[in-house]
Amino acid sequence: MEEPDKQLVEELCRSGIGRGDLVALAIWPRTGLGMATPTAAASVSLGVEDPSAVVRLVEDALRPRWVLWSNDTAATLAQSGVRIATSWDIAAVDRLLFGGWRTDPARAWAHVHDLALEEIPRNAPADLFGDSGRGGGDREDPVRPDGHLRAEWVSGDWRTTPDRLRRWAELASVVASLQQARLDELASPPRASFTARSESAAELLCAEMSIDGLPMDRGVAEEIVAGIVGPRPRSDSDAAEQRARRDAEVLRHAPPGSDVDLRSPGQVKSLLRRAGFDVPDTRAWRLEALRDAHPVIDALLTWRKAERVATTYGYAWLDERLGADGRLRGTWAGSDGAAGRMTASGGLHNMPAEMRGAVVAEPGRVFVRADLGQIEPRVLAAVSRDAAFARASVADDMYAPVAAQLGVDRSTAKVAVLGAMYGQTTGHGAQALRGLAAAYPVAMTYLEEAARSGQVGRDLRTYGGRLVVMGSTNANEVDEREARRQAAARGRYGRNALVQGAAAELFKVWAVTVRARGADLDARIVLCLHDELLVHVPIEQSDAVARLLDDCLQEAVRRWAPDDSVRFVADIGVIERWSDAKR
DNA sequence: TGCGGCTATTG
DNA sequence: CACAATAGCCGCAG
Repeated sequence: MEEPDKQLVEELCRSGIGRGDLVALAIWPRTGLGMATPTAAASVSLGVEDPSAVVRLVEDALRPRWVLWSNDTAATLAQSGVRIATSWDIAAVDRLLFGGWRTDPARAWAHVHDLALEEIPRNAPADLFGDSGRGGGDREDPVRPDGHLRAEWVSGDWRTTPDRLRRWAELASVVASLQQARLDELASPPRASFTARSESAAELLCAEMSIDGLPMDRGVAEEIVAGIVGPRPRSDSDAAEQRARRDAEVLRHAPPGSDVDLRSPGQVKSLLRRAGFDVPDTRAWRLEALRDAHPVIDALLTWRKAERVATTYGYAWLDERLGADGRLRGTWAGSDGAAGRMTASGGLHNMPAEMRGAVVAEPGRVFVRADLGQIEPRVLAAVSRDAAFARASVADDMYAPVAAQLGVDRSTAKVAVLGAMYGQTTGHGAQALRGLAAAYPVAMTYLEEAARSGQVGRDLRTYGGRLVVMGSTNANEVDEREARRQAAARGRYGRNALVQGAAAELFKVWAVTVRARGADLDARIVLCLHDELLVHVPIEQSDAVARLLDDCLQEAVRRWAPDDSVRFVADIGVIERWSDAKR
């Protein structure tokens, strides 16, 4: 380690920075870094070849809470093998405070300074004339005279010297302080602040999962694909031939003389009409009922399954996503646009169940898998503070006591509870729905109020403080029927967002607790799936990690829930491949 | 070339 | 078949 780095740490120690204190960080690979401390009102810059190594040094010595503009920085660090314990992720907190899915430093800056979002400077091409730059003022100052951040600073083009990185870190610490103040203004200050920290840690986890990838055995994966679509095509013409053969297998059952593109829903519909079936659409669940009525239906449904694998989860997918190191990679995002669930690209969240057999732990390791049982109704009981519904959560299967209470069978009770949370108002569950309203009025009123907010376009906040932005209908552009339909859709959306969103918050608290407590056991979370965790661990640690997952759930619930009246349960098992899970 | 509609997969 | 997501292909508008 170079001498200036040690001096830096000593300097930070002298300024009184300790565990958990905010230290803003801006880095540029092979250039250097800037740090700024809001409490000590001090900042430093350092030109170094390997800025991540400096971060590691400070992390080991002081373990501050790193203020990052976004998880891009966490990704840069993780790429260098540096894993920081805690952070304040400005982008994540911006989404929490102001809703929505996409953000950037300019937007977060504008939000906390009450600047008009429409006036945020757009990213302009480089100024060929070398004048003072767009927006006027001094280009060395990232803040324009009009108060907005300069586009070239936001895009990163300009943050390429240690001095500028220091300035960028100073601005990050300003934004973090203003965000903290905004969180304190909310109705539930301690909780929103808590959410900000757990959402920030979730961003660190996402950066790590994006880089680490999911263990997958290429040989097994290719065998599974081959079993569905045949061997890997040797050429484009070979691929076209295979495709034509698959199509022909369906078309030979079709009425003669029809030249049908099976990939075109319209043409499939007319094909079915010629075969004697008049259907409003050709979705699988609808055709399932007709499977035995005509051989073309069965052939078509089989074709659809193979076509899915061929186009989305086939050889091209493996070539693009599965690295030579046997890791399947996608990009993880900490919160989606609706209620704040994690998302993953690259098929990690919607991989067909058949492919799970290829998700195999590496030699010397196993997976510890856990999923939360009935997380949404339990979360509803907690956030609505419905004592009667909370009592039902004592059962391993929450629907059993609910069914007994309503005097219906379990499946009816389940449909009714899900219907209440999703906004279903018609069908078989309607009668049981009225029973729910009588038995659990607190929870059902909570849902009704959320639905009403959505209907009138009033924004909502989840239990953890996330803003759920509700659109509104422009009455001039649509007729009354359409306006009613949109209001009803927003009602269902709002109703569900409070449950799904709070569930996502609890899930992330659980996940980041496992991340923190599991580090010493070399336990790595490799997949998060809304209520399920897959943890890759050394075999000898598997029992310890299995216990840890439950301990962490109880710890997460203690910290997240308003009280201890709602029970949360996890099904935990040690497995070698993902498909071994019973579920 | 971009976008809505349809279809599939997952929780 | 309600809530959420990602993703591919088709058909149509520009």
